[in-house]
Amino acid sequence: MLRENLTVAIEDYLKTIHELTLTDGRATTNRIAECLEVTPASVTGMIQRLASADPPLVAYHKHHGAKLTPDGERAALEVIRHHRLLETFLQQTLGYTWDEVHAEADRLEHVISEELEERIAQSLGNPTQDPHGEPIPNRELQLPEQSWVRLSDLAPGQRAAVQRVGSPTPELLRYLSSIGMVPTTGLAILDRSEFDDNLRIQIENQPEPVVLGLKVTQQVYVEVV
Amino acid sequence: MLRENLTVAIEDYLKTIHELTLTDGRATTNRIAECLEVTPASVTGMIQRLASADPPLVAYHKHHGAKLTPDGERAALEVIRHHRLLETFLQQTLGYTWDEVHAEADRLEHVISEELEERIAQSLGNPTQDPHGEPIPNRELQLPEQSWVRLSDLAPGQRAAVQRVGSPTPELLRYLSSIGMVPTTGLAILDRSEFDDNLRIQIENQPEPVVLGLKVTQQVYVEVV
DNA sequence: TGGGAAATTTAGTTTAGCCTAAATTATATT
DNA sequence: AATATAATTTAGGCTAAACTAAATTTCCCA
Repeated sequence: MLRENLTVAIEDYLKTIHELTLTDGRATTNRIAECLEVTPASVTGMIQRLASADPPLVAYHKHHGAKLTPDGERAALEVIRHHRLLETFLQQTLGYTWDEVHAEADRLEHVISEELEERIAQSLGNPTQDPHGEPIPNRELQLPEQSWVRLSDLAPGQRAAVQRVGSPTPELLRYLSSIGMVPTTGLAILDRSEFDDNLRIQIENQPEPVVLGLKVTQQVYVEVV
Repeated sequence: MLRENLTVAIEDYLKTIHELTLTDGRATTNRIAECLEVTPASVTGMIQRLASADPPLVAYHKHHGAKLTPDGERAALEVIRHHRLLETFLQQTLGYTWDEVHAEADRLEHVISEELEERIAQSLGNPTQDPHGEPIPNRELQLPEQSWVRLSDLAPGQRAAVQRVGSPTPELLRYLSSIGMVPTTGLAILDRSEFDDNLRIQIENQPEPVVLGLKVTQQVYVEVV
């Protein structure tokens, strides 16, 4: 879509900052370092480079984390579009399962051309969701309307249907598969406990709701009914 | 197939050394530098690293170029398998044409997993030739029998059918398309001139053979009839 | 066989991106 | 408000992989 020059490392930083801004509200040095598995000192160095690049890709004030500039945002969305199209393609066309696509897409996303991006999108009929239920930015890098809501944004007691679970935690995955439920196809009723952040799941055709002993993380998305 | 650790740069060097050894008989510093578009000095530096790696990937004697060790050969063939499978996949599955696949494959070849390699191979029915007619090493990295012959290996006057042209020169490509012939589908009779190395092509349904004003290079392959 | 051109290597720099250790700034607790 | 702890930045260094310029080796030919 736009001009390049960006290294793999830089694209990873931009993607991470974008992601953290969405989920945590801000992208701090330490969180970025965690996500990328580098030291905080390395993050500081890179953020400074990105902020003094031409054009700047992040806005930066010492000790207060990073925000993407419009240019940085565009670059991030480009990588995210690559990633999610690739995940979808690997699943639909090459028979990957749901949980195998991520690592592969994480490497491919940096090297595919706009030409390949477009051919993949076409061959899939320009999908708007990837296999995890995450939205795929369109050709103009706009995110589609999203019916998903962050679990942590639900009011306690509010109910929601889990038709798909975006980026589920390993614990949730393990549990769902232990009851024979594949997250992309299963259906359950959730509510957020009023007393704590544990997940409470009502399985269809089962009498009792199940309380999962795991924290509600901001990475879990559900569809409100 | 085997262990990794190899950088993109190293894989490119190994691939180039393999290629040059096949076509030129040897891989000299300057030829490698040309192919990779780096300076000869950089090549010397890298060859020395590859030779003193553990295990060594090339055998190196100062001022006498590089030869791949069995380890280096294996690594090169792995990359070549990736490259040629990807070219085939891009053409068959995503509708790329013949001449668009190379650059894309050149970047993807370094990042696909063995898993993806295998899925692509399976989905294509384990092909043994890529869209250029080049052989694809099998899972065990053995090259299949090859019916292609280097044009420069033909005896003067010997005739051959061009069903495909492997790695054609830009001049040949331009000519072939100017007469409406797509190399993968067209058919012509070639013979090597007795007086020089120019290409002589007899087109079906045309009375006179055409003599192309271009050198026979070692990159042009034809199928002997 | 000696000498010049071409090929190759050495030496010394550069840039990207990471690291550790130490210093600094922000936040939280009492 | 004082200070302990957590978060962040600075300083200095390392490796991979490129570069330029200079030195060296090989090769070929008169």
